[in-house]
Amino acid sequence: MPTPNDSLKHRNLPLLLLQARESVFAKFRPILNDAGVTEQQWRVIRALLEYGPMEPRQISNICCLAKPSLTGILARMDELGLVLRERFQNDQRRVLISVSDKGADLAEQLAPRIEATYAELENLIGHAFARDLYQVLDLLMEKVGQPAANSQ
Amino acid sequence: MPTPNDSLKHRNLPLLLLQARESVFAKFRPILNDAGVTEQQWRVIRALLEYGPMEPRQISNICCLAKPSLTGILARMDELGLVLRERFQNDQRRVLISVSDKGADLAEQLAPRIEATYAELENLIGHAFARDLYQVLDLLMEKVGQPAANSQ
DNA sequence: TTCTATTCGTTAACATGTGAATGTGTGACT
DNA sequence: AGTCACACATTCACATGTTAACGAATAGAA
Repeated sequence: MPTPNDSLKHRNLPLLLLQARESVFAKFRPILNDAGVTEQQWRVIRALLEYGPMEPRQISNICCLAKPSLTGILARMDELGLVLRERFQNDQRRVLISVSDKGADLAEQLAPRIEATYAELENLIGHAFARDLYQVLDLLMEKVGQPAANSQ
Repeated sequence: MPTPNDSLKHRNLPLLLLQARESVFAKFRPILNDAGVTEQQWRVIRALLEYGPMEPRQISNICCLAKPSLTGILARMDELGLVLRERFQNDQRRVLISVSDKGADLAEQLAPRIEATYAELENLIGHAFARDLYQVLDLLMEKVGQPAANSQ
């Protein structure tokens, strides 16, 4: 074992956030697995349902999905019939992504279990703490700023 | 566009945690890129420096790395000379992973920029809020519990 | 109009994530 | 000793993450 190294004095904050996310997401993963959708596909569906049709670059920013990843994800979701992709008439570079009926149906089917899991979580951590949690995370992102807005 | 679906009433908490992590990690990514280490490799090095030599399964739990991923990550880190892998004498199934001198040196080289980034972050969000943030995340994980401890 | 810089999405090459299945080593029971 | 169940890490097949490079489409300046 090499010489002890104490030059890193701060706790690993990105790891802490990752662990926190994992401890929460573990509650939801079985639901998505049962439905046969991946974590990323579900993120895209939820975002599109919340914000309406968007272009890949917007989805990329919101869902924390790098653009090259998104290319494949959207292609597969298109094949599965979960989303629709259509080129802009006036700008052939751009693409508009929207949820299909099938995608919306899927969300509606999963909603009860998802909502039940949120209820379970709020029961575990308490209503007040849940409110604080959201507030702390929002404030953190507001103060630290956007991740350069360039997910490739 | 399909019929509006309002059956999902809660904000996407896993996504919120992911976004928060990304907004923080964006500050560190350039440092790791310059050093030529991946995010996951760095996570492993930091964990080993903090906790000492460990078995893959422990690293998997701490670093939120699935065991199959870890197999490849550790193999590459071994080839790069960042870690050492040795089989237990009394149990040929088990492997003990430790940081090499080269790995420790790397950490020591990166430490100044890493620590400077933490200072920058604390300056952005304030000392009190930083303390609250860690506390909220710790409490969240304590109340929600471990992610089933089975990362495959 | 023509050249140029920029904006998109995509492709390429490699590393990692994920769930299921494999294989080998260990310990418990017979 | 022999069988059985279990614990580990690994392998497999496929989806995604990551950075750089690419190519087509558009906007702006010469």
